[in-house]
Formats: sequence, structure tokens, C-alpha cells
Amino acid sequence: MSKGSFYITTPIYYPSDKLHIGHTYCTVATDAIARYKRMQGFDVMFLTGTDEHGEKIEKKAAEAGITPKEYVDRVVSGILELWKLMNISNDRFVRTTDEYHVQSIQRIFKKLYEQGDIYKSVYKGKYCTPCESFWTESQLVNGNCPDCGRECYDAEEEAYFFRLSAYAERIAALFEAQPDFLEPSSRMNEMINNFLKPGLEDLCVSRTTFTWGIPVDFDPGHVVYVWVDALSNYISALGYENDRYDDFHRYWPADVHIVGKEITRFHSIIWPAMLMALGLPLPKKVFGHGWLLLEGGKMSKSKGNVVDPVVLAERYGVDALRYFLMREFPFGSDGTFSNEALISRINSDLANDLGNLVSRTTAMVDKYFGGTLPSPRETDDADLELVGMAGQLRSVYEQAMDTYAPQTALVEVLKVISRANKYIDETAPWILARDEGKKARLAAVLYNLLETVRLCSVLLSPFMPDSCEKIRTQIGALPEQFTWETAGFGVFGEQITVKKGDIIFPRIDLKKELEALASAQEG
RNA sequence: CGCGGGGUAGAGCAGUUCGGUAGCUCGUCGGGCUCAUAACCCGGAGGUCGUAGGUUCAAAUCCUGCCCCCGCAACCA
Repeated sequence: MSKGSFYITTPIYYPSDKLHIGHTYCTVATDAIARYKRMQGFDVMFLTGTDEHGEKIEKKAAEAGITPKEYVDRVVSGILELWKLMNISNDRFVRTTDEYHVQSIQRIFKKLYEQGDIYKSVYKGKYCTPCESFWTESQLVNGNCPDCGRECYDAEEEAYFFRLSAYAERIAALFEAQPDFLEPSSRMNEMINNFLKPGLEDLCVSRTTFTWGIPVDFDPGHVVYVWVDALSNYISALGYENDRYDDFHRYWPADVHIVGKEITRFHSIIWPAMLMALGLPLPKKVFGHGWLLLEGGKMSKSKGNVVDPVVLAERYGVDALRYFLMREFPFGSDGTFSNEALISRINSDLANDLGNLVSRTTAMVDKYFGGTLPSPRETDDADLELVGMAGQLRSVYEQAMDTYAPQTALVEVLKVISRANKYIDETAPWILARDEGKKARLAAVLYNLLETVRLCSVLLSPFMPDSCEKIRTQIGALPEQFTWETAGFGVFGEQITVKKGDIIFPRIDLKKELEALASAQEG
């Protein structure tokens, strides 16, 4: 029955603040792929979570006058609500403050230390005394602290290091042997030119300048720094070195880590090196998606231009937002987000094309056949193009989805939807309906439309689960006629009874909404 | 010469891997239809595909130089 396992992950997000549209983008993409794989019959494990330690959160909590744990608990509950709202189907949610994760990290750290992959040395860097922070040379702004702008001094502290340099050759060999290990390929070039060629340095993996982290249990005062802590979530959440879960062997190695482009380095170099050190298999692929930019540049809290996904989802619908995110932007590149683009896309693709097609099709079945399409059907050459396109759609879509091109998959589905709208004009059912002798031809036309809507909706359901379920009900398809296997032409039976319902994607008044959003932001 | 991405119609984008009629959405102009969510369908106007050369029967696509924009440069998805 099952086609095997499929393990897919998002990054674990840093809960120093509530999440924005960019995090939502990444998680929705991962969710759509996970749902797609489930639909195909894979045994899917979809993991997401939060990376909760570190100096920044320690400081934020102090500013708020609460403990770091209280602080992250608060933010994380908001994140869980957001994923619920966005209809994210993750199977598991890992928090790096979870007891089992802490246990795994301590064991992993100790194991690496005992076998010599982690060693104790001295960390040298630039230190800002008021901020109590170490910075790298490149992080400094005009030689000063990037946070407070004051002068930084050479300083050093005792710290543990991971012997990353020892794995340089094996990482290079990995890239060579598996050119698609990291995609898109431009990222791979970036890794090779920027990091591999200049040479890998050992990595500082512990800190003593803050305490909000997992203690190194054999050396008080040291806490595990982000690398080991955060990256290992992908295996701790499967029960590696802990007793909370026990499906490590069922799902590891991961089929794909979906990550943002800024953290591809950690996932394509440091993480594989750590796994090599642990003697574990490597993930099959790392995919670094692009960023959502705003007009005028990058989204950032300091610019105050972050887009809140909750407002958009509540206003225009979760599925519409999910669709927009996946359809508007090529997955591997950056894209520019705007409210106008969002609304225009929803109107043209979902309201005018898809929603309207469902409406007019079910309305005609109602009007001309009292809601139930009879079986005598007369085909015609005029059907060939639509039926042909619809029949090929699943494999075209599959090809796109399997290469992590959700945008392409959606474009292809919408092409068929468009073709169906055109087909209505070509066949003019309202004219056929006037002639009693053309009932069988009319039935065939409506049948073709219902089939097209059905199979397109099946393929859209990983992206818009709830809306597609509504469409299924309206066109009178049974759940078993709404599966990956039935996403081809010719599945409906002798009689089809439609159930015309509410409008699924209402048209949005662009001008009015842009004004409303603008004033909502000011307020 | 640090690295990477990008420059295609008024706006936003696809197409560049494997050269072969320059495409989509929005907007705009005209027409059609009346099943439908003032939606749908057809047609028009609008682009020397950043720039200068090169290869070729043929270049948005391959090669070279140059200009401009953006990002990254050791934890912002």
C-alpha cells in the first residue's frame, strides 16, 4: 500500500518575535509538498518546530521581565495558533527546550567530544563589553558593535569546537557525487566558492557568555551553541538518543530539508559534517527557497514593514493566501510581495477562473438536468483538446512537484481550468439546451467539465485543502473519486448529482481592500 | 579583480538547462456571449528581451566585454 517513507522538514524557527509572512511561506510550501506526498501514498513525516535558545531570547526575556522559558512559551503558542490557522499538517512539532531534545543534544555533544570530533580550545573574537557579546570581524559595523555601535575589543574565552575542517574533503566529495544535494544549483555554487574553496574552519559549538542554552553536562558554565542544538532537531524529533520517539529508523535519512536561502550553508555543510561524525546517513536533499521581499527591499522588524499573515488569512481566506504564496513566486528565487499582487491573483485565478468555473458548471447541471447528469452522452471532436490536456495534467503536475517547482504545478493546473472556461464558450451549452435532441451532447459537455473540475481540484488540494473539499461536495464527487489515483479523466459514474453551494472564492474589491489594509497598518 | 542573483510591453513576472513564430497576469481599447462570482470567450494597441560585440541559416536563450540594481560575506524564512 505505502510507497515508502518520506521525511520532510521546515527549519525550526527562532521565536524571538512572532512569525511573519516569510516563515509562513516556507511552512506552507513544505505543507503542500507533504500533503502531495501523502496523497500519493507515501508514509510521510512532516516536522516543524522552534529553536528556542540563545542570547537574543535571553535578552528579550530580560527586557520583558520574564524568564526565557516564559518568553518562548508565549511566542510559541502564537506560532502554534498560526500553523493551525494556516492549516499546516505537520506530524510533529519539536521545541529545542523539550526535555527529550535536551537529552539528545547532551548525548550527541558528549559522544562527539569523546571521539575527538569536539575539542576544547579558545574562542577569539571581538567583544562588546556593554552588550556582553562576541562578534566576528565581518559582523562589525565600521569596527564597532552592530548592536550598540560602541567599540569592540579583542577577547577570548574557553570554548568547545567541532572539527569541521576534518570533513572538508568528504563534503567536497559529497557535492561532487551528488550535484543535486543542494538546490537550486546556484546555491551549490555559492557554497563551493564561498566556503569550501577558502577552506572550512573548525566551528565554535559552546558559549559561556550566556546561560540560556543546553548545558554541557560535563563542563558547568558552558552551554551548547546553536549548531549542534538546532540542527540536531531533525533527528532528536525521531527519537535519536532519546526515548520520547522511536521512529528514527523508519524515517531517517530525511528526503528533503526545506530551508531559507540564508541557512543553506548550515544545512549543506555543517549538518552533513555532523552526521558524518555521528556515523549517520545524510539527508537526500536540501532545498533553499528564496525570500519574499517587499517593495523597497527586505522585510525586517527594524524597518517595521513585516507583513502579518494572520491579517491576510482572516481577510481573504487561508486557502487563497496559501495559493497565492505558492503560485506567485518561483520557489528557488526571491519574489516581491504586495497586497495588490495578492488580491489580483486571488481575483483572477481563484474567483474568475476556478471558482467561476465551478459555479457555472454546477449551475448548468442544475438548470438543464435538475441537478443530476444522465448517462447518455455524445462525444465530439470539440472535446479532444480539453480532454487531452486534462488527461495529461497529472503527470505534468507530478514532474513539477517532484522537482520542487510548486509554482509550475499550479500554473499547469490553471491552464486546464482556463481551457475549460474556453470550452464552455466553444460548445455553448445554453444553445444545446434549447434543442431536446441534443441532450446527450449537452450531457457530454457538462460531464467533461465536471471531470475537469474534479481532477484539477484533486491536484489543487495539497495547496487548498478546505476549498477543494468544498468543490468536491459541490460537484458531487465521492471521497474515493477524489484521490491521486483518480486524478485522470473518466472516473465519474453513470449519474452525477451536483450540489450547488456557496461561492468558494468571492471576488475582492481591490481598491477598497488596499485602502482598508493601508489604514489597518497605520492603526 | 570576494561570492551570488537580477535587468523581457505601463506595472508584476514566465521563458534562458536542450538556440528556431516573444508569452502570462493586471491595466487599456474594441467585439462576442448570457451558463456563471459585472465573471467568461475573441481580437487590437503596446517590447530593438540592460548595453556593445562574437558564434550561427537562426540568439531573450550560447560566448566575451561593459553599465546598472539587489542580496550575502559565519545563526533574519
